Amino acid sequence: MQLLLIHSDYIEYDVKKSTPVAEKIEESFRSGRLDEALAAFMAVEKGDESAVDEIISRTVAEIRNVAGQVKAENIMIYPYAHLSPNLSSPKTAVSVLKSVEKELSGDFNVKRAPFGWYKAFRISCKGHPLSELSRSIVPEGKSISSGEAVAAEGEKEELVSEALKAESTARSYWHILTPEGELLNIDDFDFTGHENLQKFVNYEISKQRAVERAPPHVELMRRLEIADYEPGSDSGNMRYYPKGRLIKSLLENYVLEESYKVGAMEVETPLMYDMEHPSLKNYLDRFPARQYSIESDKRKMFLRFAACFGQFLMNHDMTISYKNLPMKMIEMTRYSFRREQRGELVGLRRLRAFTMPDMHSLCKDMEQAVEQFNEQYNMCISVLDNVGIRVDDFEVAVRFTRDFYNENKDFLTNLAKTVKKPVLVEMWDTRFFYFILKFEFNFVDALAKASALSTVQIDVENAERYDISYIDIDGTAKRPVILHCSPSGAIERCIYGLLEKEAMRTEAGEVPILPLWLSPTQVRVIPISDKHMDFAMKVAEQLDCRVDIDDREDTVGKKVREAGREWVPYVVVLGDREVETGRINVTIRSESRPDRPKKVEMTAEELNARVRSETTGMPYRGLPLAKLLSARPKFL
RNA sequence: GCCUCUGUGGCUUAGCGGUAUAGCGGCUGAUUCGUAAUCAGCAGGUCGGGGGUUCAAAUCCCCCCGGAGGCUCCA
Repeated sequence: MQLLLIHSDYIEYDVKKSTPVAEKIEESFRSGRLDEALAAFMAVEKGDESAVDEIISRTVAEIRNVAGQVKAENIMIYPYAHLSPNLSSPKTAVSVLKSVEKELSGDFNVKRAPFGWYKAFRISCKGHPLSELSRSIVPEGKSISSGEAVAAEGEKEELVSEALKAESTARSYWHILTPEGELLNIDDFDFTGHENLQKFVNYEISKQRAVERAPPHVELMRRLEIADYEPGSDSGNMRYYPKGRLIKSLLENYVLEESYKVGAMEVETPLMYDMEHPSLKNYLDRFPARQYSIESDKRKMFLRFAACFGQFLMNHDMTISYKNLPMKMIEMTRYSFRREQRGELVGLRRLRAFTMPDMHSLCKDMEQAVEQFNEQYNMCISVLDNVGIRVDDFEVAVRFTRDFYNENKDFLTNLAKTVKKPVLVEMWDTRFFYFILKFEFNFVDALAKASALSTVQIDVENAERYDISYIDIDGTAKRPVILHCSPSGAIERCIYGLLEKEAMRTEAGEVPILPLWLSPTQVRVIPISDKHMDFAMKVAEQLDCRVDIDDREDTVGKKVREAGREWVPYVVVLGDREVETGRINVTIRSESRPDRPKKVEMTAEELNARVRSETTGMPYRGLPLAKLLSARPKFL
């Protein structure tokens, strides 16, 4: 218990916003004021939980004592989290605060500010020698708790701790795991030749930030007419223009197709859920995200931040045999909602509404889970590669408990071997989260910031929480182990990755381009003058891909420049020569340098074959805009 | 959420106490053109929103909204 006591002329507060742990309060409780009051700011700590009664009585005694010395008759009990880095559960805190209030109220005029709300307060401190005092009260027989001590306690208690809090109290041991199987301390690892990993490690551990400029993808997403901010919505909710919608749709379909290939069943589940549903309520506390909450009649609902709920609730009602395992389900969540803090939102990197493939695999046991984990690890590599994000473009983080490491060294080393480079390891002594093993592929952007794309987690908690079981060969019901997998990570984040990657390539003197299968225009036909339009139409018809025609009344130079600004992979300029020979002149962007365009003469059929070979196996959709550029509106 | 910076026609932007610059884009006309921007004219702005100071505000002050950076991530 941390106590800060201030003898004041007055203290007053009024509540602003509720936090997820806010206690329910009546209207009269929303603001309060006491004159000539002793204000007791307090934070109930983790270590207090094992000795609640002792803490209450000693706190009461301390306040009583000080109040007596300064001759205060009024006491304001004010919950103040910032006094301690190791907070107790909200439940405990509220009960302690209420008890303290009750104990004191016999002899004093006591008021209590509500717990779990953002509050504005004004205080006028008297400034005499006894007017400001702080006290730290720790249960007898205990030294001040260190992170580790706290962690050990956290393990014992049942589900009261929340993931967000766990993250701050969990003691992490950071290492680098090499493909040779060495587990090195960060300081002992030579990062030469692994500069990107260095950036990632800096970002992840020391939270070093080097930059002050806006991320380059923000300008690109707008200039390429992919996506834009929508001030008419909440921050972090974007609008997608036709080209952006096309790209998203192709990516979404691709990831779904890949999931079908590994046997996943696509489902669709609701966007909003009842806040009071027992399993969900409980799970909310275990997931480090903030929710959007909405009210519908009398019910309080929250918007999903992933597809877990929907699928788990479905799994709960299913009859599942061991013969069905591993059983996979996927949903392309459009959208997943997370009410990230405003300062954390940036372009397409961090959003409040985003599209995420969320796949869950029910596994018989840990052995099968680990096997699946490995398969999905490889699947994720392949998915990102086809999206256009290579192994070289991301860094791997693997997180697990010490026990898991000791029992699965070879398996974990294999993960590093697979990507042929060292990976970052975060190890915990005990498990704080719902998962026991997790990996992420982290894209490191032009500003050395890292964000997670693909991820797989082995979940050992939720089968129990949602009462999901399968019938084993011996006829008994058993809990499956559940894998969470997002093969690509958020779709918007893939686009962010691609744009940031191209921004980096541009800086390195290369020509930026999107993968052909994702390019909104794959071939741009530019007739030199009106009289070549018929021929242009004919050529366009022969091409079996997203072809458009720049029929505007501009000079060839200008049209070529614009095609370049749009990153069009193949540009075909048509004039008298081509009409005569029937062959076409193609500028191949992927093989061009900024000062040296690569131009090749070929037939329409040859270009067709080329496009086909570069896009085989990938989803296709037609042009998202009018074929003739003169018929297209401008989005900005 | 906090701190700092920022917000001028669709876009980029000048002006920073005397009611507004220019380029791109759009429209009209001329030009029919061989690979990074053809020429001319026209239209378009209650300077993010609201309040205040002043004879006078895009310019100074306050509040709100959006954006960027940093910090922070439940009482």
